[in-house]
Amino acid sequence: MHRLLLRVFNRLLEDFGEQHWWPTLSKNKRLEIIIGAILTQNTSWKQVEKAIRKLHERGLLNEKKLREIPEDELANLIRCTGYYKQKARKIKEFLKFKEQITRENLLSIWGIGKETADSILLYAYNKPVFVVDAYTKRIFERLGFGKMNYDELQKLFHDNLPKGVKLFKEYHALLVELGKNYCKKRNPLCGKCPLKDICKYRTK
DNA sequence: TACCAGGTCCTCG
DNA sequence: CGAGGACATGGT
Repeated sequence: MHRLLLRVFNRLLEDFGEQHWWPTLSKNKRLEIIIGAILTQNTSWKQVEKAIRKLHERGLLNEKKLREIPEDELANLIRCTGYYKQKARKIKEFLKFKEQITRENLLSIWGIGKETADSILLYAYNKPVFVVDAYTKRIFERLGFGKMNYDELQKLFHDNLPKGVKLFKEYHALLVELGKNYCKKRNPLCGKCPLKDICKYRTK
């Protein structure tokens, strides 16, 4: 079992190479990652990039500026990411937060769920927490692990991998790459998939 | 046209 | 707890 997780990782790394995540453009990487983590909720990264670029151009990747801008103006700037009113509120809620950054505290913020909290911990604060997302769930279900919820899947990784920030970042990024381009929801490219000899799932 | 995208909250049983 | 709906724009 432990071996399988590493085998999947090594195979993906061989095929895709290092992913250099999380992509950012500003100096304030930490804030930018947090904003990105909120904006990408159920939304393609491409749209998030557009919105982040817009914020960056206006000097808004800055806590003070973000606090000053009215919520509805912020909402308009991030419209292309969908759920834009909710997301504007989520960003504002995060900015109000003054406690120590722990998983429990992050989860107490309105709009920050498990995946967003873990993304923030791993990518913005370099804490060794495995991020589970829709791709992870789909890929491992097809690999033959059955339907697993967030906590079960995260535990699987925590229990069976060496605990390391670098490994967790890279693994998650590689799963995203696989999920986007091969292990797609609709038309998975099983014939060309790097995991085809490991995976049970097949499409006609 | 319908479905999908690096989720989360709320309500109901 | 888990299921189901709401949130919403843009790409294919």
